[in-house]
Amino acid sequence: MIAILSDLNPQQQRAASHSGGPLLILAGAGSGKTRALTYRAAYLILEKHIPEENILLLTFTNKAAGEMKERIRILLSQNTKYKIQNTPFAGTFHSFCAKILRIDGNLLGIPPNFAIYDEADQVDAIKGVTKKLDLSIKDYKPQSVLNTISGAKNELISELEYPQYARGIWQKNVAQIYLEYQRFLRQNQAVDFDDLIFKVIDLFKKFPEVLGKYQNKYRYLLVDEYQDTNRAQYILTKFLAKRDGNLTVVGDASQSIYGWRGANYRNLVNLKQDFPNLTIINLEQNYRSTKTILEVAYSIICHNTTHPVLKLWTENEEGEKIYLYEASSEINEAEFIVNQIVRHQGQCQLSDFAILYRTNAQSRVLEEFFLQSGIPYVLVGGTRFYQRKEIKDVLAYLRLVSNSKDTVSFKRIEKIGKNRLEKFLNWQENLSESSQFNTLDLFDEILKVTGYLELYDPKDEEDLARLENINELRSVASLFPDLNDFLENVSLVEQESLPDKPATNGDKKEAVTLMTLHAAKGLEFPIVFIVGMEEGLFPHSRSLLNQSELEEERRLCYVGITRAKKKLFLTYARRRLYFGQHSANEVSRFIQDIPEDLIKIANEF
DNA sequence: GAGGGGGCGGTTTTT
DNA sequence: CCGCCCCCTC
Repeated sequence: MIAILSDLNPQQQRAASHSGGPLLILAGAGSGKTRALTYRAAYLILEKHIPEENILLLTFTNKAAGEMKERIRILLSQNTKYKIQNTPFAGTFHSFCAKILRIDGNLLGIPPNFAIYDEADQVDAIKGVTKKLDLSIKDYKPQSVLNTISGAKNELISELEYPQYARGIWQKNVAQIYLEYQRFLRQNQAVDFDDLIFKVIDLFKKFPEVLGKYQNKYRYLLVDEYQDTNRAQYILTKFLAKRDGNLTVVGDASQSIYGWRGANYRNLVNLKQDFPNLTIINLEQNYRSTKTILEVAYSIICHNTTHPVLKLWTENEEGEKIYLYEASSEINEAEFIVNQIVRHQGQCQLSDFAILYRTNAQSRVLEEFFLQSGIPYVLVGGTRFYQRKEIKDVLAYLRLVSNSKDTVSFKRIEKIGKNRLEKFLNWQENLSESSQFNTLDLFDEILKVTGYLELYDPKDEEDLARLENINELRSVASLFPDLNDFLENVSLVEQESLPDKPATNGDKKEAVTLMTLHAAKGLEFPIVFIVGMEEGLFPHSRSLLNQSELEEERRLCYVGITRAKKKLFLTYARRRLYFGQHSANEVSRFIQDIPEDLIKIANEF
């Protein structure tokens, strides 16, 4: 047997060594999907002698892309007699598309130094456009308008086509905003996140020779988390793969939890229609959880009827029953969890525990109790690095150097201060050709000329954190001498989101993890608590009336349960204070689905 | 451009 | 109940 395949199970081997042609890997939770995908990439290079630059790996997060790249690199270095210099391109849909637009976007009138607007920039832009159209931002909340426009772009409906789909006065006006918004983006030489994909598809449609160029380059396409693709991403992969048909996708419909932002798990199911000679391989052996946990997970997810459900099995031990705790209140719920963690001390580490909740608002009570008891915890989520005010400010200066038409950045700088704006503009005027300066020089000069750092007092704790963030940004700047490379990197590559000072209690490494169920996807922990198992909270009240949303809640529950390796605790409260309102919720329907003999009722003592 | 009062909304969130 | 955002004032 070929060495590289020997540490895979038979199904994984089949997936990794699949000769070519369209392949769908239905990979359950904890079944080694990343393993299958990375081994497949390594197999293609080592055994099929496919040049690594002909392989393209697309993912949803930079973290996933980075991990895959690293794992492939290790596999190659272990298994090759000849030196392989590079790994295949592994990146997000967005970074891949940005790359293409930098090179070929000019065919669509997009200059290579286009700015990329993130969500905050989009909201600013939409706000401006809405006001210009004399519409009230009370009735046309920028975020809602943006969601609508984003939804349209994900469905590949352009601003010119959208009016024919618009129903009712609200949508008709949004159609106007959409039209003006796109005009605004063009004038600013900017694209938003959705445009990155939309425009590349447009490019491929209008210029078949460009599509051909990329089809020649990327002969093997591997896509991770395919259940999370929206229509635009689906069409993009189809474009790239349709000529040679060497498409491998991995996914699990039961783990589709981003339907609300356009993800469509049917892309997984419908693949057969586009590629009739599709090979389907199921990865159903689970390496993560106990038999009991898998059975509990299945007893819940099997109620979903609109998508296929895998039946996972494992050679792992039966394990303990899962624990169910009825708390008298949200406070008692938090007490119970802290008690349990204290009781486990000595047997396991704090980093073995994760507490998962449906809504961010639920974290507060938990945090209070962890602080009180002195147990260190890490809150995952919170303000992201690139969303921070000081980061956006500094980037606005740099963005304006790169693209002088970027009025969103201009407005931002204006807001920082008229004085600083003037100094900045004077400095910029004397700048001959920005391209001959490297990013770091520009970075330092701007801070010097504008005196931006003087806004913050290093003796103040909060200010100091901001200064540190700017320094962090500076170190990123040192890695990208070309300004446009740098700006693209900071727009599309999520920085490690630094936990807020008050949100972390003690040493980061040895701490309990608190996060939403959504944030837990892809992770695993020996001991998992899922809290707030109540009707109206989980499943969330907004999903109760809608069958498909209810199924998504169920999938979310499935994702949460399958994070657990050894022990699972489910808790609910008879009474709960939520948004200052007392309520008494019924026990979640998901709990009713679990066979009683798999449950042990937990008592507080 | 910061600081205070008032009003409102509050599911999940990568790029 | 809390935090965010808008808008007004200094």
